[in-house]
Amino acid sequence: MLPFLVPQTIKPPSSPPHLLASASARSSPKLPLCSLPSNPSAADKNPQIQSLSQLGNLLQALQVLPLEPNPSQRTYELLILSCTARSSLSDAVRLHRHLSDDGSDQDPFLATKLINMYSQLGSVEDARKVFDETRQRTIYVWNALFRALTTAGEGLEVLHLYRQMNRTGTQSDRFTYTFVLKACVASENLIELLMKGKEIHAHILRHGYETQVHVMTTLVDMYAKFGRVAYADFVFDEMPVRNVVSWSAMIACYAKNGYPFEALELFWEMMLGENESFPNSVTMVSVLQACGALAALEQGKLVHAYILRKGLDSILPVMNSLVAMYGRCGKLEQGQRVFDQMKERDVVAWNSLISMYGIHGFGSKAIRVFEDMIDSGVSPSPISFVSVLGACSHAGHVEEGKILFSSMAKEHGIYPTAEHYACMVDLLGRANRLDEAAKIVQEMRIEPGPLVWGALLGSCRIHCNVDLAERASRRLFELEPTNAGNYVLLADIYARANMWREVNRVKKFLKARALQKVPGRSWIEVKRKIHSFMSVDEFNPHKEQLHALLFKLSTEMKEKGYVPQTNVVLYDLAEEDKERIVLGHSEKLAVAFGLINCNSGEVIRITKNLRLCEDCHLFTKLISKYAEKEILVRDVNRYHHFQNGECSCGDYW
DNA sequence: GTAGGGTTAG
Repeated sequence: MLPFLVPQTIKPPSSPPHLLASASARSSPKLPLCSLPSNPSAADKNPQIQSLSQLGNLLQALQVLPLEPNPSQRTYELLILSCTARSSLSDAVRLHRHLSDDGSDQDPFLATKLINMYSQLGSVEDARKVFDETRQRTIYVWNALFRALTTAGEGLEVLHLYRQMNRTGTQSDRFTYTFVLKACVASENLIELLMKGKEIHAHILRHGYETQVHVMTTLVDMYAKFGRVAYADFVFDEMPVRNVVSWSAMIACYAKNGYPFEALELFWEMMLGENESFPNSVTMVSVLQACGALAALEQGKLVHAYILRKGLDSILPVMNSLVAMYGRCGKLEQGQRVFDQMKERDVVAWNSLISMYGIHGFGSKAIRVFEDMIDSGVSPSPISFVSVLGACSHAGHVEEGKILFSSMAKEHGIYPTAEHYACMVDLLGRANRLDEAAKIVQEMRIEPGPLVWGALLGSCRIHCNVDLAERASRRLFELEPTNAGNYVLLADIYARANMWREVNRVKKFLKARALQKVPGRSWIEVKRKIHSFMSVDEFNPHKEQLHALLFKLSTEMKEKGYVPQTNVVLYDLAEEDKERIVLGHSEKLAVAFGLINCNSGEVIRITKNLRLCEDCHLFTKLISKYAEKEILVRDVNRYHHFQNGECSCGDYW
């Protein structure tokens, strides 16, 4: 029996006995130490395993007994692996002492193993000590340290040491490049590290590594994490060899950086183009994300069918993304159905469901799901609270939100982060309890960041509180001097208060710094095709037709009492010009396109990249009544379900 | 002897 080598927590092995019985010590797999106990008969017969048993006992006795006289490299290697498998740092330290005593710690092979061991046991300091004490630093030793430091989030140190390594004349290999590229991402100071990453990119090309698919994929991913989609795109295009991981990295890059349309395009190219890579579960997660971002329900359904056909429906992250996709496409029943069919549900699955109900304004339902989650024995995560507090905010459930917020630390041991405080500020601010919201900011246990001040400024906009808005924006501008959205928000508040001099001052400031607000964009899926609209889009082939229809609708609705909400326009123009501007908003163009192209009875689904403006909201409500159409619009915050002249948000958004 | 892509929110 090997009680020492095999902790109870390690699950029984699935590896066949022949793997364990490998004759060559060097080629034996990593598993055997964990795999031994389930097959005692094999262990009895196998000399290798018998010696493992002795080693186990030996290690157990390390404190009092000496090791065998001259432990071999293989003996030490197995002992190191055993410490890692048992997660015992104290044994690891004792073992390390033995290696130091007989000089084996100077063996670069064992030094590498020691570094890996300490890294996996969570002690990067000890890993570093091993490295510092190793005189013969082979590329394996360097790579092990780079990996350990990157895992511990010490990317800057990796880059510092990488420079040192280059000076000593040690050549990087393909593993080094993947580690140092990852180190660029695993640090804080963004722009400098991007420069460093580009420099390493140049080294890679200079040394002829562009055919190494691991290296190039890591490069794609590094640019993706920096949000440099064009660079990622370029590297991917130039790759001579691609596999499923490279395709997935590029699709994820698009999906995560606001290019969901391109993500879907690449997915179809992967499916239908001439290449030998086929999507797997990881690919599908990003593809579902892209469908959700576009509210592309028909595409999403196709993807769902593919998942079923390929048998990927038992994979938890895939199912979680599927729930989220249906939620974001406005198909609550479908989302709930997928969730109900799941055999196992983790906290992410529950969070997806909570946020699905939350963004649709079903606050009470979201709270109930949150409670069901706890009843089922799943502990909430910080994201669970972001979702459920967001749900309270959208539905105006202030008291429930306050109770949940105070339960975070008390009942669940989760301390509020900036995200949670921002949710509370939003919840109170929206409900016109600005004093309470401001008090939360004042009494926060952490420094209020841009998220929190932004939430406060947003609330000031809803309730037109100029004084508080000026205070919040002052801090916000200090923290995010180049975020044009914040300045636009303040200008909007001034405009609502008819303070045009101040509006112009903010606009001049923006112009002087060449800051531009993100242009409004809307998307609509019609017959599995996605169409995109911008308010200023000279090249849209449907422009004339859509404008004509909108003008006609607007005129008719005015006769029925529609008054255009022109106060959303930040220019001090004649009323007529303001009306023309609001009538050209991207979301109205998408509605008009949907009216022309969707069959009767079909729901119009639109997504927008910004918050819905008051005029588009009112206009769409009226259209839903006069055209007898159900219209779903998801803006950056939540869903609006327009039907028969009403919106599911109850004009509270 | 070591390596690359993914889930929920904002």
